[in-house]
Amino acid sequence: MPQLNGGDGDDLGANDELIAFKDEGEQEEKRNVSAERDLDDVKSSLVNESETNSSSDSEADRRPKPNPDLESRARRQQDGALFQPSPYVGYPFFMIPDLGNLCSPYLTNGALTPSARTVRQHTHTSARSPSPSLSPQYLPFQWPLLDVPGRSGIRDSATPTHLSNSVPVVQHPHMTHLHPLLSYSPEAFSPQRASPGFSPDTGKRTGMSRTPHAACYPVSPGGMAQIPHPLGWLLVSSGFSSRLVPTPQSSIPHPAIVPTGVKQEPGCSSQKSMGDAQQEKEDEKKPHIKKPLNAFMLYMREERPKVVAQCKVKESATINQILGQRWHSLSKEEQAKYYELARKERLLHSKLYPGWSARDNYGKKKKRKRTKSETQLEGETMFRFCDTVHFLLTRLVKDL
DNA sequence: CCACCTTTGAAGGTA
DNA sequence: TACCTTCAAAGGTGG
Repeated sequence: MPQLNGGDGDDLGANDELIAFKDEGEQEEKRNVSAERDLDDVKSSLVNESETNSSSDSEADRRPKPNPDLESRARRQQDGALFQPSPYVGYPFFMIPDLGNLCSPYLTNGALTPSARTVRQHTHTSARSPSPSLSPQYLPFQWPLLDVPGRSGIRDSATPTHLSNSVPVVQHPHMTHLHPLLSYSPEAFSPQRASPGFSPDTGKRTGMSRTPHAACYPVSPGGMAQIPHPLGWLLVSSGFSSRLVPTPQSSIPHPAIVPTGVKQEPGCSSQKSMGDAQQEKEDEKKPHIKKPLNAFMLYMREERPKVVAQCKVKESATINQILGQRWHSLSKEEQAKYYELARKERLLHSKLYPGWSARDNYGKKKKRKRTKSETQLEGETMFRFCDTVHFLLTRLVKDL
């Protein structure tokens, strides 16, 4: 995406937006004839971002309709009605497609009309996350998708700050003047979360202000960099001027760095030899450098508070489901904004930590991720279970 | 206390 | 090259 790359010559994530969109389009191509047009739209919109305003193809028309199922459930809950589980509760996305007509926020203001993207939205979502994602335990929210057009308006009204002189778009609510990278983890700014690598001798902060205006980053686990201005990251990410990386002087760790002691694989150390144990000790001394946030993660950080406020939901799993749908309902231009932010994140991250690899963080989380087959199996099991329950209930009702 | 849930995307690994 | 796995954030939940 030439415009978005801005010709800054970075070699990271080259055209990743294009790639991402292309993948999406390719998947869709298998399901929907209109996919070809979508893919073309995506490419043209990314290649020719500035022309979108003059496009005859209305943005609203091209937006996918949010999954209506969550809305319908929310409405049922709001109405105080008992939730009637579908026999296909595990696959509600494509089993109850028309409910969106009843309560789609797009229809209320005429901003959107049902389109082929509705089908795409459903198939996409259901394909990616089968039944377990919609277990009834995640019901308690209210009209999670109501604000999509309105939110879009809000977003549009708010200047895309990564392209402006105002505050960057993606920020932690409590860190309003920070580069997105600074917001990796708010806790990282607390003294408790300080990386041992920054003040190895005393563990003290060396008189460094904690104000974000002079936040310092370690260029590498051993060094520090400073971004003196809230928007300095823009300069850094675009050109990474060396004057913005002065002599190491402070102690505010990059939020992407957290103490490594927290995340260690418990079972691994016992199996390792002494040499490995020593190596592990050395590794523990190294700060844990987190992965840069991708576009969706940046979007989530920005939108999560809004969803929490609107839906009165705190469960992140539920919120993420909503945000996932909203993400798909975003226009390509809106998404491109986050892809661009993410690209800058990666660029800055790679310059701050040249030797860092995502592999460095592999195995540092304790959790055991379930395999796709396990998840799929569980989904199929849930499907059969729900089907069986429905069958039994039907028989029971008949018998009664 | 900590893995799990849930989302998308990036990146690494493997066949 | 395609596919799979892991990890980023977040906070409630349950073992």
